[in-house]
Amino acid sequence: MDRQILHIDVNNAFLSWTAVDMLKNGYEIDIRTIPAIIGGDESKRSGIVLAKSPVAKEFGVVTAETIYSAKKKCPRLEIFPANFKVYSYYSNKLYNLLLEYTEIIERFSIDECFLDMTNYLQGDTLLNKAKIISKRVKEELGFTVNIGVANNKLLAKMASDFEKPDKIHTLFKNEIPIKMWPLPVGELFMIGRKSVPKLNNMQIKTIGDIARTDINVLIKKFGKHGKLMWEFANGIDNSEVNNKIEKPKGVGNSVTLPVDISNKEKLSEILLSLADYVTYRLRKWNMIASTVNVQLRTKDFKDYSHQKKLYTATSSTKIIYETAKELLDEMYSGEPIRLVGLRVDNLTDKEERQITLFENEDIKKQDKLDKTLDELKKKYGYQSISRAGKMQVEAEFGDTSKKKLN
DNA sequence: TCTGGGGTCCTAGGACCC
DNA sequence: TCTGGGGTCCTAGGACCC
Repeated sequence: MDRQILHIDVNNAFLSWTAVDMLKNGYEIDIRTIPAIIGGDESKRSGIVLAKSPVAKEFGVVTAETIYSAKKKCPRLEIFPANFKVYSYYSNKLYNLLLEYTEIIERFSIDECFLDMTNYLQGDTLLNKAKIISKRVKEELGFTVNIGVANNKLLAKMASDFEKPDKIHTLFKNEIPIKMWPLPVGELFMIGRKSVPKLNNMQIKTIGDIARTDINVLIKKFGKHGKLMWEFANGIDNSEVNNKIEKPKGVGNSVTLPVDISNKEKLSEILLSLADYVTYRLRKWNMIASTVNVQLRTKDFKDYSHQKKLYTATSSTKIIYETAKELLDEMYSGEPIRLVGLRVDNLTDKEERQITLFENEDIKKQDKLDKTLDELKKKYGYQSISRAGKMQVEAEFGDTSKKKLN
């Protein structure tokens, strides 16, 4: 029997949720009705468009472009900052509403869910369930969604991406040739910026062209990814709606610096504050990591990274920071750096750690210190506990960004 | 002109072992 | 003088997603 799948996608999520939240707090204008975006901070060199209002879209503003370029297209553009607390609040509201319709929900991202309705239709049709959900979200939560209606996740996702906003689209097997095949290849899920020109060079322009291409030709050119492209173009996807909360496979943080930095001691200080936060998040999952990875981005956007496997998995700030510093030492040759990142991979649950020869008194002491600091962070918020180095770096950057604003 | 931050998965090459 | 091949682990980099 066919599975019955819905994909729910919040329209302009960050901007819609901000609008709803502002209205709730007495703000008189609905920012969905004016040229507006949610964006980063240009003075901190993170000035890109995260979400846009329909009016801004009419001016040609696109997601992920620079605010500078967006303002050129639309001088009256109003810019609002991102607020992830608000997003997570409305994301949970949506999730709780959807739970009334099925237990099998996969939270694909903060603003997207897959629902497996196969055993939850109660005599109704899948399309009708979508209509009920759409209406309830709009009336009760105050924002709109697109819903894709199909027999697998891929087709439901493709369908929800058709005409927006506030629309429901079906994409059943017999509709694939009419609704999906005429679209350009870049519209297919998992075909990104780099694959489009490669496909076009092979005279493959539409999703239908992919579907009609010999799968072996695609595999030869793209490897496993080629197989996936062919299957998706033909509407084939047997993956399950996964409603389990997955433990992370890695945890990382990175910062774009307000100014380029060429001083290794300063870069180390940044690594310390990143190590502090990354390991804090790691310990919150009660996990330990055995790979440490440092990423640098130069001022001309060249990325490089070095990583190191540890003998013993750990969540210790000290050990991870020291490893990160070693990696910085071996990879850094003095060029101006725009971004610094630190991530840990190969995570395992802390309980599974083997007691090794290295599990000595010193490590236990460090563990205890980390734990004590975590308790304080939990109690007073992350910002309250900060290392001297981190504060020093922030103080300096604070000055530079202020200078830029004046 | 300026270009975020958080992830997952894959590939290719080298080291090392049997 | 010429020189196997299979397997695993590690590293660096890249593609893709939201």
